[in-house]
Amino acid sequence: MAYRETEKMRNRKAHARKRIVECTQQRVAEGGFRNARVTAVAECAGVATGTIYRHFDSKEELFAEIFRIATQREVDKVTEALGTEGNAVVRLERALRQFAERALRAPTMAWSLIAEPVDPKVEEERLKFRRAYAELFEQAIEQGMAEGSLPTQQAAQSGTCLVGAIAESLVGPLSPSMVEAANPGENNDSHPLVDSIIDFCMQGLTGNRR
Amino acid sequence: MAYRETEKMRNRKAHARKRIVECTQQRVAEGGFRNARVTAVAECAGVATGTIYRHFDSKEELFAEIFRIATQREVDKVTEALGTEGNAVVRLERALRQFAERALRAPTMAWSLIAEPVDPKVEEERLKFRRAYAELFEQAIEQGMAEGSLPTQQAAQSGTCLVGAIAESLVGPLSPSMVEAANPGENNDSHPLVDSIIDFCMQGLTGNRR
DNA sequence: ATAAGTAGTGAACCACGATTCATTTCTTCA
DNA sequence: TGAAGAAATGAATCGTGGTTCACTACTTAT
Repeated sequence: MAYRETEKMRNRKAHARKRIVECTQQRVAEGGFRNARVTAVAECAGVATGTIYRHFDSKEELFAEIFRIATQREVDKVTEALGTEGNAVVRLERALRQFAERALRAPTMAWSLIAEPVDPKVEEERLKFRRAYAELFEQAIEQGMAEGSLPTQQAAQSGTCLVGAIAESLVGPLSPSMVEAANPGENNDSHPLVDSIIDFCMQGLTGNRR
Repeated sequence: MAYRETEKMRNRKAHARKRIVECTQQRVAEGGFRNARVTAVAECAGVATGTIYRHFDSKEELFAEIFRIATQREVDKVTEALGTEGNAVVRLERALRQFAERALRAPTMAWSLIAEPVDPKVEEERLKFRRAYAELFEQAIEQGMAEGSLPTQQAAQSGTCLVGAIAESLVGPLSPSMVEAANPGENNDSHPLVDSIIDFCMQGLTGNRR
């Protein structure tokens, strides 16, 4: 035997894989998954098309990985918001705001994660993604019920409803046509939209108008 | 001139068109839009593939029409529920229940309308469909505010949130994998799921726990 | 009956992008 | 240095299904 995989090679491969992942993310962020053709990703990453397939079994696998990564980022942010101090009610409010504002700040990526038509494997990841959110909310709601800051309710169901209410409210503003029409310089923070979504959600949870 | 379109011919064409529409609906109801290949529809309707194109410019147009028809049926049902007697609160509750229960009764069709990946033209119709629901709810909410049965709120935003909360809650149960796993004989009415969705929604609207 | 025109046909065509694989280039180690 | 194997290449291939269009069958009016 004359060749054995060495550290150098492992590094080089890992590096190439990383470049492929990054380029895919970039293209998705720019124009959604449909903008991330295998040939385009390869070119961007400076490798041949075939090379993609030395790192991923298929385009769907690659996309699923990108989806997981982007998703994890978002879920982490919400987890973080739910981990701040205060009672469950204020923490949930922070989390909902985090969710909505981050989406509006990176609308194309958010649209891809929430609403872009995708292949089955990726759709599976999307369902997991949404369930992950719903479960995070569910936990916080249960804490709220335990500490008495939230009335008795079906925590799982309420969590799902929160995800749906926000996602639905964002689908319009996030859709490519809307994004394209938006002035890129405009301030997307403290969007009045976000406040009224949150009003509905918090009332759904607490029963208290604010 | 020797040939002029006559009543008989117009009838025959209308009839063929209707058969095409019906077959498409049937196939969509059975397995979603991806189950309605042009060739399959043609065969089912007893015409040649090419004939489809004498009635519709493209598959997308055909699908968009099917989508519109199915959608109109649903919207009509909700409109009907909102038109019954009682104050806005009870009428909204009836409407939400109608929405959810009909979806659970025809899960594949509901999934196609709500969540199946579709082509852009059809996606456009879907956005209209969702907006139509949101607007119906919005109107009822405004009536509720006027008559004092609902507190002041952003009616449009609340309407959108209602649509999202229900749709999201249904996506899981409606997804093909779930539907396939469900016992076809089981009773989908008075689903406990529906009650807890409605609890959340009604509280979001009224602020009153029931 | 026949001319003029429309409806219907379906096999061939095409667009599109994912995937493959024979070939080339590079890496390792004796 | 060179033999053995791995990695990289990218043009060619393939699969899928929508769409076309030259042709046939039918309808109408004279």
